[in-house]
Amino acid sequence: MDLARPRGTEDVFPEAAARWRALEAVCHGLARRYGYGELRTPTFEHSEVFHRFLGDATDVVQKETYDFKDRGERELTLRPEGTAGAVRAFLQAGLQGGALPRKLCYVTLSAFRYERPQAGRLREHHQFGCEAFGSADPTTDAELIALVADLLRELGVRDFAVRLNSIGDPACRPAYLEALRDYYRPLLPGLCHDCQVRFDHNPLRLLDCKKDREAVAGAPRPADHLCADCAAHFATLRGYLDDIGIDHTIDHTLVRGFDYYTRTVFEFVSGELGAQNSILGGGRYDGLVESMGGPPVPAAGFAVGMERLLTVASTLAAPDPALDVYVASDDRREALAACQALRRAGLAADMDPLSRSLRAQMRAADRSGASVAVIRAAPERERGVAVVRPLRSPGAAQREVAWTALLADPRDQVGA
RNA sequence: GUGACUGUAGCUCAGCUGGUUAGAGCGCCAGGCUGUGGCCCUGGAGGCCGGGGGUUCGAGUCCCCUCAGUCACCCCA
Repeated sequence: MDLARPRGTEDVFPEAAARWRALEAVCHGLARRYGYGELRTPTFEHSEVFHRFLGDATDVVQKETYDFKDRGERELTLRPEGTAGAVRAFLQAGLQGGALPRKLCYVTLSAFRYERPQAGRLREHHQFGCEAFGSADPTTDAELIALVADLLRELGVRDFAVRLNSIGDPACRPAYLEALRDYYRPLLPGLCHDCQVRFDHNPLRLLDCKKDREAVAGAPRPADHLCADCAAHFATLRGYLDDIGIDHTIDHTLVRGFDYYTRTVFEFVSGELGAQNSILGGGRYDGLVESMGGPPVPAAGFAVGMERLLTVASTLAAPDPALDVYVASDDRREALAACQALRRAGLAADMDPLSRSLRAQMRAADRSGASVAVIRAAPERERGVAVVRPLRSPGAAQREVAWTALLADPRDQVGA
């Protein structure tokens, strides 16, 4: 097989696609209930949209993006996530000058990262995400978390947990990072290589280390070093979550991968998922819009991995619309005419284009899920009729209808 | 980018220590049960044994390289 699909990508055939459509319907329904309107942005953006504003220290930008030049020598990048493009679109449309808050969502947004494929991880995956621009209020953080909790409940995901943290803002984070560095400086020689690098480039990620557990356990906690405003924001958010009945735990080591987060960060994890157990990540990014050249517009959002959602969802039984009618005939011209009459009447009809035996056609009819088979061969032709045979109701007997009536009035003749 | 395991018919897999025409189940096609699906029976088609190189009288079986899949690290959704 020399024409294989690229590594880390998937083909979705109709059986599986039905689950996707069901999932998409759930996502759209929730977004609507929470007041988020759909935003569709390009699959690729100018590279600097991601490189400059997602944070150069993030691994995703450093080594995982698909970068290319087009024939006009423009430097472009396939989007590795949805937020940067949403912010870009928000600014380009001048929405910051319009009515705020502006709440936008995206469904089945394709995202590309050059990574080694693994359970729950692809090079092209899809996200459902929501972004709320223009509100710094904790009710916005709370509603985003609630939306996801509702989503998981609706999908029948049993085993999930909400992890929450606050990592401060430009007012209090510098002091915290100093405290963190002071704590780590003497420990540094004994730590892993990654941590040594993080110490200089991205100290917050030190908390993320899975190897140097003891060091992390004794480290100063972000939530203990918040300024008054951040602390109040965090406390209010937790109160709101309690009010609306969302269980959550504070994870003092939760910092998230992208640099743009401020204050609230959250993550939903599932025990059903394997090593890549994060279903969703999100948080507040009050500085991002401004850093992308806009006015200071606070914002918050999340993104869920839809493939991961699909593996943990239990309520998405695939209700793939079965065929309504299968036309079995030894004459393709007649079969086509009957199918067209049925199709134009709004029914799902199909036939056998391969001139197989009546027996084979009946088997195909059975497999197709059609509720009725129309049979038309020599004996029927002599009498100017067709047989209408029910396939799904054991008791029902087959009957004959006039061929001309079937073509003229297919719905009634077939009993649909 | 690192590591482990795997790669034989459309699908799921057998093929012992290298040895004659590579097998099974399911699926598919044709036929039988007297034009009509599901059950049963008979027959049939279908395999550069992932690809390349090597060792050997001889390789699906051993060695090397490569590609792909799976899982883990890293990171993230």
